[in-house]
Amino acid sequence: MHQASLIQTIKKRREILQVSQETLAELTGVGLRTLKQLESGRGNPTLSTLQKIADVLGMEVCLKVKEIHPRT
Amino acid sequence: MHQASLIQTIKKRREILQVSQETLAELTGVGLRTLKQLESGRGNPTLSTLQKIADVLGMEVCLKVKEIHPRT
DNA sequence: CACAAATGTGCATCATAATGCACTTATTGT
DNA sequence: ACAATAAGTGCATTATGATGCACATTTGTG
Repeated sequence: MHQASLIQTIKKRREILQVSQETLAELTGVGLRTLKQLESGRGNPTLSTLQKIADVLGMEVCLKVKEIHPRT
Repeated sequence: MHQASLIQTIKKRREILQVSQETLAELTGVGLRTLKQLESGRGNPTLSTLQKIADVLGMEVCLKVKEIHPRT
């Protein structure tokens, strides 16, 4: 999962939950400016920031061993 | 997965692969000092740094919906 | 369209992540 | 024990993430 898709996942999830960036900012304690920046693609959040957001959205950051892509 | 355990996962994985911090630094392009800092617990890496490391270790950063902890 | 709510962006500031260097402190192997 | 390799730490610097404010742009709804 590359950076962009992680961010997309966050954004999609927020939209599904129908939470505005503003509300999410309040719930997570992450600055609104930071969220805006992130979702608009200009972001390289710290793990801490990412976790705060994921947490409130009912998700969690994890590491998994990469799948080997079987040919077809 | 909280911050500490993510870091632990990284460290464990590196050890299992028998790669030294120094080698990992070279392979990932992440500074040795940064890796040391991270693994010794003083870290709040950026997503980018985390991904570089995970990638080389054959892992990937992902987001997953939290499980509901069933009572018992 | 017109208005309102939600988003995106420029600018400036503060905090801190990333990094190198040198040195200390384990760990490991013989 | 000793040597060699790896890991941890203090200090200093640079790059950039986090943040607020004000304003522009987009989106959604009647």
